Amino acid sequence: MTEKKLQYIEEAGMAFELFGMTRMAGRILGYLIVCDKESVSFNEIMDALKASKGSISGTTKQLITIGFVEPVSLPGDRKTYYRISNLKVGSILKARIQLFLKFADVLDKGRSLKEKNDRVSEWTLEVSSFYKWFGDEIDLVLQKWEREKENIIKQKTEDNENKL
Amino acid sequence: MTEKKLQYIEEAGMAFELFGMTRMAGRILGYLIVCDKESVSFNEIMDALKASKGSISGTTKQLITIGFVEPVSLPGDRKTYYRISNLKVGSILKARIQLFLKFADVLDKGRSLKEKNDRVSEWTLEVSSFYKWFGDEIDLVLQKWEREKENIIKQKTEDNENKL
DNA sequence: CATTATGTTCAATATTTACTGAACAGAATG
DNA sequence: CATTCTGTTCAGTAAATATTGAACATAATG
Repeated sequence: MTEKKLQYIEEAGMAFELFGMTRMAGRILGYLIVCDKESVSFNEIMDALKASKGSISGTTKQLITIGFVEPVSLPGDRKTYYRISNLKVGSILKARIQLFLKFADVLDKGRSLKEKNDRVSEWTLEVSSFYKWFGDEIDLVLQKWEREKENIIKQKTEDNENKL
Repeated sequence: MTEKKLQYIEEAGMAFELFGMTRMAGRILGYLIVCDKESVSFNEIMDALKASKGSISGTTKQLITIGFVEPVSLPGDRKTYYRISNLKVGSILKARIQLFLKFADVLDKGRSLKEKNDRVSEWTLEVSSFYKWFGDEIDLVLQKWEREKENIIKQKTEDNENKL
């Protein structure tokens, strides 16, 4: 593993902390992204990240649960291997939107406890309504992405080539 | 403050932790939502939440910085009062989307460090492209909301009345 | 100018959370 | 069945973060 890649892995760790994930989870994802292997074993991860067995065990489980990583089994090999899963963009986004719906519920509950119908209750009503509406609207957005993505990605690839 | 409201304030504290905010920030917002006053003083917040001066001071500042709370000054009164600000739904959402753009950057950087063009680099390219596209697309979604919100909120209000 | 009111700052403490490492369990191998 | 390999569990520790509380700054009041 090159110095640059090791450095990237730490950056990924920090970045994923912003999403409420642990630094170790970010490191593992970062490693799986840059390692240039189809899949890697438990011990490879441990060695690459210089972390404890317990930490790798717990964190890979977490990553599998939320769907970013998937375990791979190979014939004639008792080890489990791990790789980045082909998680759909929609499902990553939708998981995040669940948080907004929770937020909307809290606002609604707050409004129901008020004795007055005032500026604040109008605000909580609008914000809550928006997030609930948005939760449905997102499906339309994702459909649009499916229609347009081929062109958008091709364009992006060409842009990168022009930069060289 | 009724028992139910005090309980709600704690719930709000927990809920806002899910957003990476502190529990105290959630409590303050919860209190401002249910207190049924136009604005409340520093000491009212302190007493209602039974928290320290330092904590209220620091947390109100945070909430003001991110725009959820605004300070209010009243004539003939040297105290500062605080209230929920009329933060636009769009700005709350857009702040969150910044995180996704950061996520996309990390994926791009990871791809640039790879020696192979493989399944993983295709995945990071697609996910990153999506979030960058989505960052622009969101403006269209917000425009649609502005056009439709009046009807949607009216509908929601009627639904609530029918439940009674 | 002394006193009171309002809030800020920051070092100390409490609390939460992540991580380690050693003991353990189960499954494959010889 | 003993041994090795692979991974899990969990108590203890380390590290990060939130909260307190006392000292301090500033501005208003008498």
